[in-house]
Amino acid sequence: MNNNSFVVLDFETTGLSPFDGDRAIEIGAVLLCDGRVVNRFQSLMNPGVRISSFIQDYTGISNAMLKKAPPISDVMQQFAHFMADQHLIAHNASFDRKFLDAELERIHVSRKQEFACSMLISRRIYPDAPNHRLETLVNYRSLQTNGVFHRALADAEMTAHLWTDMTNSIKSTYNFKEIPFKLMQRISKVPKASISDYLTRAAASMAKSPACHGS
DNA sequence: TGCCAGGCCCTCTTTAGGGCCTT
Repeated sequence: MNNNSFVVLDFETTGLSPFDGDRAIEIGAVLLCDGRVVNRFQSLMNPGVRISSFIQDYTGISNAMLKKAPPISDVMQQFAHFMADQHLIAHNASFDRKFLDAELERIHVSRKQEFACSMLISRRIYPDAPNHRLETLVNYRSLQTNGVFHRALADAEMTAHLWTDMTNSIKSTYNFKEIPFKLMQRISKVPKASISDYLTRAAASMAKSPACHGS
């Protein structure tokens, strides 16, 4: 596993909970290596049920589009190969994690790698943002966008840009040479009021023994 | 548009309630 490569993913779904019968209808993902997007994965998926008008309006994905799409199981098999053993990142990762695990379980594949959440980190790194929705953060940080929101690949790509922007901000503010994935995971759990002290101490610790902090 | 769920996080908290974020 490359310490500086991650798969950033996003699902569009029929609703908010796979435990309530909701299914994935689109997956988008990018492979982020050393801050650059080097590969992409995107597919609609046919959930076998009609989606609501709310979801059609929210995503721009229609029942006609999904009728022609491949089965979810076929797409998830392909995605399992794409994500391989890379660390995973998503915006509000608890949402995408539960859909990923639910759809993987249906094809008898178990996820082994860990998730990090760009939303939890952004609340700590950009506390002055108007809010921490992906679209707001993209505008707040003037990140690259094609203006498309609520489509899986576009949102995954913007989440990747946000991730790179946050790591660069942390590096420049606290004088880190590198930001290991596990440190980003820890940041998402540090109390907001303590984040500055935590990163100051972490940077000092890494400067002394950079090899001791893992990936 | 808001509801549905669930995790996170804040506060007028912890024997709780409500907002944020995802679709």
